[in-house]
Amino acid sequence: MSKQSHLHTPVAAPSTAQLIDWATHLRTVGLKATPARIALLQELENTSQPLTIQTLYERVAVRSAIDRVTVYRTVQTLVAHGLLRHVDFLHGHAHYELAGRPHHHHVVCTSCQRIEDVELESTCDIQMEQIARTTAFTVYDHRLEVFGQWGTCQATAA
Amino acid sequence: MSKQSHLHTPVAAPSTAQLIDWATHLRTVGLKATPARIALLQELENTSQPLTIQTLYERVAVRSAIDRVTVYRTVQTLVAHGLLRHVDFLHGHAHYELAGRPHHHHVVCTSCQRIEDVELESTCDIQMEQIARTTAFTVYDHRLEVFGQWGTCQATAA
DNA sequence: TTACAAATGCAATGAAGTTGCATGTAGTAT
DNA sequence: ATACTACATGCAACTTCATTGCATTTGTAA
Repeated sequence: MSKQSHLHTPVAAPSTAQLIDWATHLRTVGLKATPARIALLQELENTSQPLTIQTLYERVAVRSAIDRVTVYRTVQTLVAHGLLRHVDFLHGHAHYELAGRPHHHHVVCTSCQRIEDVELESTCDIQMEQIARTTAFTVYDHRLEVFGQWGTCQATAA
Repeated sequence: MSKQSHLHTPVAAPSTAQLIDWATHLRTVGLKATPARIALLQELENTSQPLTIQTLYERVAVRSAIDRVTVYRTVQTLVAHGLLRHVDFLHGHAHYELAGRPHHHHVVCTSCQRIEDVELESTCDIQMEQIARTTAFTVYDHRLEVFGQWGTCQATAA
């Protein structure tokens, strides 16, 4: 499930655990291990939801002092080096998640705005192949987002 | 292929044809038939690509005088009344397309940024059902975006 | 044709994201 | 341990995208 296979992590991790040695990982990809970078990576490690810049800023700022601009620049750097992945949704604002996870899709609740990951068996592949066949288009990647409501949200919204 | 099944449209329509009587259609949904609204709807009717506010503005402004703010407000109104649908992509800026088309997906070229529609047989339904089964989530809608390159773009980019 | 609600244009405002520059800090060499 | 250098950060100003308020114009129904 987690991608860093060289780490023997316990199966069910507490939500605030840091399973990955981000400092080392950053140096491995040629980046300095700064507090800002580590904080952002840890924050994203401890949630299964892709987060916006704003949310990342708010969550990290309560612990360590950090500037909003630094969040923008750090996220940019981490995306450029393949540590984060950029995704976005209907509301427009960019969201980011840890890269390197197994391929998955997003379930977006239209009530509570929460976004969660789901893993689907790859009927995807069938579709991708279909596109390649139908159009003169080479498929590199795809994104599937599903909109709806959680059971609890339906009850609330009713 | 075109969605307004009550109109017997010729199969291959010239790109600047206006197949739909938007003025009437607007009044039907309880909106005034203003030049701005008609112009935007016609513009979107004549392209198979979802467009940004900016692009819509530029294209309509060359014909009739229109304010950028009016484009924002008009698009908002048309979305609210179900005439347009809001979609967006990796680059962030909101795109809009005519609503009421048959369900389709988007092919996004990472070279030329062009976005086209594709219709896939609904292996989708299988996935949606799978989600509903796996999670406590009621699916209302979904969006699939495919990223890659056109044959011609690959040649150019190489 | 008249009257009224609604749409538009213009200007000002707000929010999201970027850039330039001075300062601070991680990593490296001494 | 210390000093050095390149790069990361904070701060302030700026650009771009989008929204709001208000006066004016326009579509539509009587």
